[in-house]
Amino acid sequence: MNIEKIIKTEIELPLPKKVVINLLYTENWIMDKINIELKAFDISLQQFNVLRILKGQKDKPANLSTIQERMVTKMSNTTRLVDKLINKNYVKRAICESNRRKVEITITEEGKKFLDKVNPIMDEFENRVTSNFSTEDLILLNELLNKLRNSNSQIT
Amino acid sequence: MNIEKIIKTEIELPLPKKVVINLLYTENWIMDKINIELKAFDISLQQFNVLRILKGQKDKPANLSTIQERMVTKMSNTTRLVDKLINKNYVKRAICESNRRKVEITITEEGKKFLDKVNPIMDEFENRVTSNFSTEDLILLNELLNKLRNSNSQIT
DNA sequence: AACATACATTTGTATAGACAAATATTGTAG
DNA sequence: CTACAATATTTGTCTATACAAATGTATGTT
Repeated sequence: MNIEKIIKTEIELPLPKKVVINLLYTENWIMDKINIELKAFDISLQQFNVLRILKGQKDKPANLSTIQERMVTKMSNTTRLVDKLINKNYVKRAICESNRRKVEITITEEGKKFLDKVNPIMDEFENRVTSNFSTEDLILLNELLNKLRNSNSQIT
Repeated sequence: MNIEKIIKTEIELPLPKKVVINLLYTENWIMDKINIELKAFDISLQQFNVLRILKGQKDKPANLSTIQERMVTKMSNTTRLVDKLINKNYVKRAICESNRRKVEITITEEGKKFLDKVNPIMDEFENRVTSNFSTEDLILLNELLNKLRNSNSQIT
C-alpha cells in the first residue's frame, strides 16, 4: 500500500514529503513487529541493544558513555535502562577504580545466555522481514538511507 | 557514515540486519531534526499531524477513530492527544448527535492559522533534508520502503 | 592548598505512550 | 422489552523518554 492510501489523503503529496512520511511510517511498522518478537522475552529493543553492545565488548567492561554512543537510537537515560538490566541479572555495575566518576558495566553469564537465546530470533526476524528483497534491493536501500543522512551532515 | 561505523562494530553485519538497523537509525535521526523544527512552535509531530488530518477534512468534523486510522504513527491515546490540542485552542470537541458514543473534532480558526504558519516550515524542512536526492532517488527510496512493507503484509 | 572548570553519572520532574479496564451508547436476538 | 454483544471513547496505571539540575570526582591554574 502506498502512503497516500495509508494516510487516506486525496491529494498527491510532493515527493520529499512522501519520502519523509514513508520513512517514519515504515520504521513504526517495523518497530511494531520487533516489539511483538521481543515481547515473549520481556525485554525492550533498547535493553536488548545494550546487551549486544556489552557482548561485543568481549568481557571488557563498558562505561555509560560508551554504551550511549553505540546505541542505534540514543536515549536520554541510560542509567535507568541499565538499572532494568541489573534487576534482570543480565548485567552488573561497578565503579571504575582508575576514574571513580566512571562506571563499569559488564554482561553476566545469565545475560550472555539470554542473548544467545534471543539473537537467533532476531536474525530470523530480519531475514523474514526482508525475505522478498534481493541482495541488490538490500544494498540499494542501505545506500539510499546512508546518502540521505550523509548529504545532510553539514546542514543544520 | 555507514552503520558499522555508527554503532562502532568491527564485524561486518549481515545485509538484512544492516538494513533494519539503518532504517531505525535513520528514522531516529530524521525525527530528531523534525523535533528541532517543531520545538519553536511548542507542538509535537503527533499533534501537528492531527491538525493536518482535521484540515484535510475541510470543516467536516472527524471522530477519534477516523483520526487514529489516518495517523502515520498510531498511538494508543488519541483522547489525551486531542485534549492537548483543545488546551491550545487549536481544535474543539463535541458529542456527535446522531451517535452519542462518537465525538466530533473540528479544527478552530486559530488552529488553521497555526497550521498555515507551520506547514511551510515543514515543507521547507522536507525539501532541505532531501535536497541531495534526485527525483529518481526519491522515487526509488519510496518504492523500496513500500516494497518492504508490502511483501510482508501476509506474513505474521 | 584553594578554587574554578570539566567530566561522568544520577536523580527529579514533567510529559508521552502502552495497555487494560471502565463507562456510555447503540444494535440485535429472543 | 430485556439481555447481551458490539462500538466509541475515556480513564487509570505503569513504564518510557526528554530535559534540567544535582552529585561526586578529577584536572588545571594560581
